Amino acid sequence: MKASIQDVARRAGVSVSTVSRSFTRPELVSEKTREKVMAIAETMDFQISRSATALKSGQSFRIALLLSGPVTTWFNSHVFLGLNSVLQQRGYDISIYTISTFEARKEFFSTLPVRRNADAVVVCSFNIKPSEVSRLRHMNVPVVGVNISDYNGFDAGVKIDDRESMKTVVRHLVSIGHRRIAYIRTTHDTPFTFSADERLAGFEQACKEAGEDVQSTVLHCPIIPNPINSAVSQILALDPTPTALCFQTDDLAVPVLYRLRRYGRTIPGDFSIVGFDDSTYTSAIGLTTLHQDPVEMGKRAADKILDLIATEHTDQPFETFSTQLMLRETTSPIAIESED
Amino acid sequence: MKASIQDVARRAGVSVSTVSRSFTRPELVSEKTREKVMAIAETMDFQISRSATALKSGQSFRIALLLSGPVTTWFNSHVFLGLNSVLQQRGYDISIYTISTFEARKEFFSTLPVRRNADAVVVCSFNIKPSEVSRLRHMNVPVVGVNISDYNGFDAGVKIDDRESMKTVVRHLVSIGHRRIAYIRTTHDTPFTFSADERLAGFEQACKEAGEDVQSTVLHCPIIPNPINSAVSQILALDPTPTALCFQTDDLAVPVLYRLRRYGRTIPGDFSIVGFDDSTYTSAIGLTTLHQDPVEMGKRAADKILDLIATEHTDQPFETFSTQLMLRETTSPIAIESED
DNA sequence: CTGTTAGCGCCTTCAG
DNA sequence: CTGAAGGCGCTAACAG
Repeated sequence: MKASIQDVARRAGVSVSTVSRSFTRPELVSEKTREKVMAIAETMDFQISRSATALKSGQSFRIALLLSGPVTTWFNSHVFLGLNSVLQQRGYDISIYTISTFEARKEFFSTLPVRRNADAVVVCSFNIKPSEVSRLRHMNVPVVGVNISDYNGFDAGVKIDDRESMKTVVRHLVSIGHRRIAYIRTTHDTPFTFSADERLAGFEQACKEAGEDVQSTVLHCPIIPNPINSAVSQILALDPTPTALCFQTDDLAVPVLYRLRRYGRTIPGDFSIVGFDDSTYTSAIGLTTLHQDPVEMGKRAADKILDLIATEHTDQPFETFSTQLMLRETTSPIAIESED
Repeated sequence: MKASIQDVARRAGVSVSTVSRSFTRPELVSEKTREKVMAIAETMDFQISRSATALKSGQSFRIALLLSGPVTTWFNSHVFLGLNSVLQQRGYDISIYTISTFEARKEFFSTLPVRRNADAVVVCSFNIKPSEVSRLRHMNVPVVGVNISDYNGFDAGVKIDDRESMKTVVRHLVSIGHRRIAYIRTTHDTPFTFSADERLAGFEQACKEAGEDVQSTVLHCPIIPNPINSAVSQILALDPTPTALCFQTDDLAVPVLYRLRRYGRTIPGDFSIVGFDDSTYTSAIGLTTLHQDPVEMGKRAADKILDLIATEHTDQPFETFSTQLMLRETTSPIAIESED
């Protein structure tokens, strides 16, 4: 049914090597021969089989992407897009492994289902234990992290400085007069900690550094059943009322902002609000937020992976991406209260 | 370095077939032998190579997913999630091909880069020409559509009834008294038409069927540079002002809703607003919208693909999923004007 | 229930 | 520049 490389060779009156080279090392074949081969391959609907190439080369041409949640989140899908945009062209597919429960975690790292079937492993946005890192290393392929707190044992990694970024947010709010600031985070029943947890640490540190007159509060909002409800009700119940709200992510900030306005609060009048991510449509909405670029991070991670696969080395294996506070319409200055 | 099936066989004192069978057809191996083999495989870090399995079986264990835009959109990422959740367990990876320009379209269908390297092709949410369908058929693998208008030439497909769904939206608005209704859609410089275009057709048809006193308008908002701006300015400029706004997608509705409120309009007081998709957080925001479930569609599409690969047949190859209008806070009845 | 063996389709020396 | 040939790791007869 499908033409093999043999068939093409026969039909073109050349050897299989020549057909093979015409596809993979065209510079080694005379132009005339190559053109003839390619033309015949075209009519016979022939293409090099990636499975055969993979087998022959000993590579799997798959990259394992480990996620702790659905690929549909803003961050995950954009990292995936970045990785894929680079890797796909080079013949790699991405196999996604979602590890969202304690059992799945244990199962994954004990059985290591990707063993021998991935040319690299990417751990995206959650922290794993040293023992788990060494299990991954056991696979003898590059282990690369995206937004991982601790790169110990990793061959490469890309990240933003979550802690410092959140400190930037707080410093800005303080600089425009805010003194009562709340941090709103989600909590879930997850087996992992996340680099986003660093944001909270940054928040607390920055508030402390800002001096004694800055009052900070942290609100914990369980994902189940509904973090938005939890956030809105806790915010409204706070006494004294904060003047500024820092959110762990835009995904949380946007709906809460909505709901607060529905409850008659003005933004930025009653509350200044700052998100985190600069995700889709936050600019349209006018949300002040901390910008990061997960697509670019994915691309750079992919570059490093390709380097590591090719040469077991990559310049600058660990890279920290800059972020920027996008000042928009949900924040405004407050008159600094005069001291008595 | 890496242990092969031979090494395991040798170490276990059995033949390679026995090792192979222990992994792929355990029921054909005595429990005792199998346990021994698996234990040794474990210590040697052995796993069946998917590339070798693929080569041997003649399958590629890859499914090509054709998209017309980034995988990060709500619809695309959720379909991908659904497909992947079923296919991954069965050993398939998904290769994403994004075709977003006229040149890319021509290039893709003329060179068919996936030829012989995919066991099925999924066309997700854009329409291709009959000649392009037949090019895909040329690959001799199942061709499956997700939200495709015309299934001619496809082996299977899943979809919602976009036209009828939008008619439901309009009928509801009319039934609660609205008589001046605008439809807001995006336009882009894309080589394709989309099943979402059916929504517009449904809108126009339903308005017509609703009678002469229903006035409808269609606003076209170019994606570049900014569809939200375009939508907001056009809506505010309409005279007479519509009382209800139907949006092609939630992604468009949500920011526009935001901005309209910022411009002092009340929702649903001045405008009733209906979205389309029921995407993430629209329930938190209280957006009335048309619910669809792309994850489920992806899963069902994957089931059909597996059937088709296994038996060249699937029961009920074409499936239309039901949708539901989610009545929330952005719509309200209007007093029906008495006729003079 | 287990072993032997012939390829699956390609790539890569090595010769010419 | 081109051809011949071994073998990548596994699976599926077939034989026992």
